[in-house]
Amino acid sequence: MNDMTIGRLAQAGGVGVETVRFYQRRGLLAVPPRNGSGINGGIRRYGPDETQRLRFIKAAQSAGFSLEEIKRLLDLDASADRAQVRVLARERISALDKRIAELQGARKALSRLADACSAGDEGPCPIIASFEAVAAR
Amino acid sequence: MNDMTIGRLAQAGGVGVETVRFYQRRGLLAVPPRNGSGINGGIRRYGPDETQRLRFIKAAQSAGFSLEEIKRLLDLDASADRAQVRVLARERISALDKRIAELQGARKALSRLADACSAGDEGPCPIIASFEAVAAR
DNA sequence: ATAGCTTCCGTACTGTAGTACGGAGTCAAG
DNA sequence: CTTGACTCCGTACTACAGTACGGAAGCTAT
Repeated sequence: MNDMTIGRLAQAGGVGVETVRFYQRRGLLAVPPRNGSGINGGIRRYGPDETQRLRFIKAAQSAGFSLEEIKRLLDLDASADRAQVRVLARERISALDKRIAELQGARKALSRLADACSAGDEGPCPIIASFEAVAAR
Repeated sequence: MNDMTIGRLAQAGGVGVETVRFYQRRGLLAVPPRNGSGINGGIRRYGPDETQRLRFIKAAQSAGFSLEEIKRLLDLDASADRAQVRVLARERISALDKRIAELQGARKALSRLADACSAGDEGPCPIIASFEAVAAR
């Protein structure tokens, strides 16, 4: 079951080996014991739990959580502090709503820009003037 | 007309003085001549064009353009290469559509998570399991 | 049993976007 | 005509999220 090397784990999670080690240093991923026969105890092995954790990290990142926040979430997964989880989730949902609205505004402005630049093929196309009014971040 | 100091320009653009200088180094903002009477030629003055440029930079950033891309856009504003502007705008629109879909997926997953953690106040709430299936980046 | 991938681990470097520091010069008000 | 805030500029530092390097050790196939 716990049969993967770090290389295969990284592959399964769609990240690089160095990224796995980086997450371990940051406390996002446990460092399993070495189980082997060498002088230093051999090679560390990983199982499906770690793969799932990697996938979770990617999902949480794409939702805009920083690695620090993801660490908090993972720690919360171990404890049973539902209230705190809800708080973090709702905070992020608000931030997402804001960001989504912002990106939609930007999309609209860019469409306008592309349209303005499509009308005719000669002369200047005032980028600065035609791409504005996006909500400040 | 060109009566602002760098401090007032920064204020008008909603950024810090150091950020203005940083943009100047990156070629996003021109460095106007010093016009004054000191041994080194006095202080540089800025006008409304620079303010607009700063606002443009912020808008483009919020649309996901990097400073390097913004520089290209600004250079394109000077030349009259409409075709190239359209290419960049459309590329960014695709990227925005992808990102917006991703954030909406993340939002949905987070809602599910918050709901799952609302049902009852005791016991564990499996964050890792309940927050997944967001499109990979 | 040895060649040749991998792993292990510490340390160092990368890119992006700023932010801070410090000394010299400039300017407006008192 | 000095004080104090602001400007100028180069250099250095920060945060974030990796990515790379290098030597010793481990594992596997021939």
